[in-house]
Amino acid sequence: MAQRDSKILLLKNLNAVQKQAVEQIDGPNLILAGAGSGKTRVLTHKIAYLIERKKVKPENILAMTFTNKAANEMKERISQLLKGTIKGLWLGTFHSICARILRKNCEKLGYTGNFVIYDDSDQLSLLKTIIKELEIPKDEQLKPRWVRSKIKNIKNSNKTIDDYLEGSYSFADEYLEDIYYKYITRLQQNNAMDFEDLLLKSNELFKLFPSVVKFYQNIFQYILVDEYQDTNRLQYELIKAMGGKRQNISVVGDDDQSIYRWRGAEIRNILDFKKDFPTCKIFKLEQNYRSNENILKIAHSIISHNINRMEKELWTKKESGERATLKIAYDNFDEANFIVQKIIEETHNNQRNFSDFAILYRINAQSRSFEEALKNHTINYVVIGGIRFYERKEIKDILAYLKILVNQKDSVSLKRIINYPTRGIGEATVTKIDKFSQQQKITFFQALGKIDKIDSIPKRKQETIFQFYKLIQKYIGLKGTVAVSELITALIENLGIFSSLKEEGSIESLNKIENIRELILGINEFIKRNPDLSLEHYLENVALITDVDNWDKSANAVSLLTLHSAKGLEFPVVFITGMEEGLFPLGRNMETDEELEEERRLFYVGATRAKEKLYLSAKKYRRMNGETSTCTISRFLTEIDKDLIEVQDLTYNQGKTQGRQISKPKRIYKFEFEDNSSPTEKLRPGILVRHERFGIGVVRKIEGREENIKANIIFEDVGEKNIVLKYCNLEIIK
DNA sequence: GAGCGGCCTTTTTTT
DNA sequence: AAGGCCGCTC
Repeated sequence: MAQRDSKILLLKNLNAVQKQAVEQIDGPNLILAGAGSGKTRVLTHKIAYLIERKKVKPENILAMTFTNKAANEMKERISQLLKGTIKGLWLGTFHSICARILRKNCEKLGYTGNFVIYDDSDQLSLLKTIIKELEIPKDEQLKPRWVRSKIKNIKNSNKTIDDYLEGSYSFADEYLEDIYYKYITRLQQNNAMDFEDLLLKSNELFKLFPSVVKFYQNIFQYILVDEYQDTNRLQYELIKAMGGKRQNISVVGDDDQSIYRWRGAEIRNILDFKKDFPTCKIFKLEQNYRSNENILKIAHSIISHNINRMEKELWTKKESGERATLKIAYDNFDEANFIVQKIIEETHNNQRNFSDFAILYRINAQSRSFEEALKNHTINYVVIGGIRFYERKEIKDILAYLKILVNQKDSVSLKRIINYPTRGIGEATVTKIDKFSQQQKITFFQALGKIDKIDSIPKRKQETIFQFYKLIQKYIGLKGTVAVSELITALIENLGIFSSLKEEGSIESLNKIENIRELILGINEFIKRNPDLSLEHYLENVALITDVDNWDKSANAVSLLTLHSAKGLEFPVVFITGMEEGLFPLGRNMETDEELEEERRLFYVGATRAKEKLYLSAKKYRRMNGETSTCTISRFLTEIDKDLIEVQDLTYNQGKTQGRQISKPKRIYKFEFEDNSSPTEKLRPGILVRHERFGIGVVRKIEGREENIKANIIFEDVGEKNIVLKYCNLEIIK
């Protein structure tokens, strides 16, 4: 009886194709799932089906996703289906699954289980040190960021540096090789892995140790992969290796939603799945349950122009819906005001909540003008992503202390905090210690313990450094005996972080205090929820988590996020903004077909996040550096079926430009107000002002109080800078 | 010489 | 918001 119930429950909410896809459990299978076609539903039902109907043990199932959010959602939905939490299921992001495997096995590769994970900024600071040490001539190309992206490419494609540089002997490449070798050695010395290493080292582990790979092949009887179109070479190889002889691999994906090529995703993985796994079965999910017909048609009329794609067209039983609106805006403020107006209109006319809206853009920095406009109209909003919590300076500083307590070899974190709070130890001193530690073949931390042997550092400074060393030693000792929450509270107290921030008294420093408090709460929460896990697990969790993962759906607020973060979410009304700017936000032309293709996919993904209504906006077609840029919007207009959208262009008048053409460069003028009229009341950021000579500008930032107020105002360039003015010279427009 | 603070410029997208 | 650069101070 119980079995019949669960059978009904498990399969009754599926359509015919979904059902087939769920029931096909053996061998490789590819589930092509268009946006909103029930991808997660199939995955979760399949896992539930395996456990409930096929009596597969949860610990024999591996499901890998791209985000923690997707993983959590799946976890939740599976336990709903099976009426109870499932223990032992391997469900997580590629990176977290790999981290788990590596924690257990990394000693075989010369690491210890307490290794730390370096994020992008840690990577960057390590590369800076290396570039400096190698005394590399200053070169446009050999900037740390350039090197980092090269290294990421090499690792993600699972190539050796030799393969990568084959046949290329440019000036920069020769140095790149030196940097690369030093970088990977240094990572290992620091007992640290970067994001790519999590995948790369797991793969290495499987290649080098047949017994290990056999062990995991035995465990992972069934493998499920989400967002397969965004896997890179390494992930592809991992999946293949883990699948072993059985090859019970179900991958779910949609080539039309591949938007991560820039970080190594290879669309060939999904396009060539049939070649890689000749016995595979293919299921196509084309019924869309999310959007109305009009939105699907818009998305399709764009994506169908792509060259490398499997033909498919989504359909829906829903009504056709309203036409989308394309607003050509005059500038940022016009664009933002249009959106605010529409939100107000929709909330009044259609009784929508603020949480029904999402504003999507390409880059996080674009959120500013929307934030200002929403703030001015007292509309609640949340920015998702952007400056991520764990990437804030004050948070990273505290985390660096914790990392050192866990892993003393981590010289990147150690250098970060050796002068935080300021102890008078600058770059020059750090370099001296670095040299010494390399001569002596000891770690940076060990060198601090022998600081009296470095003669070139004055005695007083040696004493300061030794105090720092003893401080760290003390907390390493405490770590084993005291609860983590007490440890961190004591540490922060000891460092006097709160008191010095309080002394500063600025809004920023108060914010920082709040953030650190939140961090402490978060740590305590984590420890409470996972009593058997330690500090290093917390740090791993922090390194792999993102803001979208913490996104709170219940708050009644407009969501602001990038198109990339919007993946997998859905909203009744979606605004896609900044469309004129193309793949490169600075208005550069899209140079290759590939770039254009990826741009279309982004738009498609953005469009299909909308359930009911879609608004598009673009700023006025403009000139950059004297040259005309190729705009996404003009391409868009040539490709889209005109019946599907309503174009609103109030900036054009009979084909001619009305008003001024906005040209680069703009310049920010700093005004200092000398009177005591306290203009901050009216002069808030986002307010438009008119100046008799400079024309119309917008306030970007206000600083200071009562006397000596400074305001940053953006005007077009009129050739002067930093002008001191009286408040009365500005007329406030709104 | 070293460190520090202020000012200016620049910012793709994410695990 | 944060890194780079410059000038000021100990």
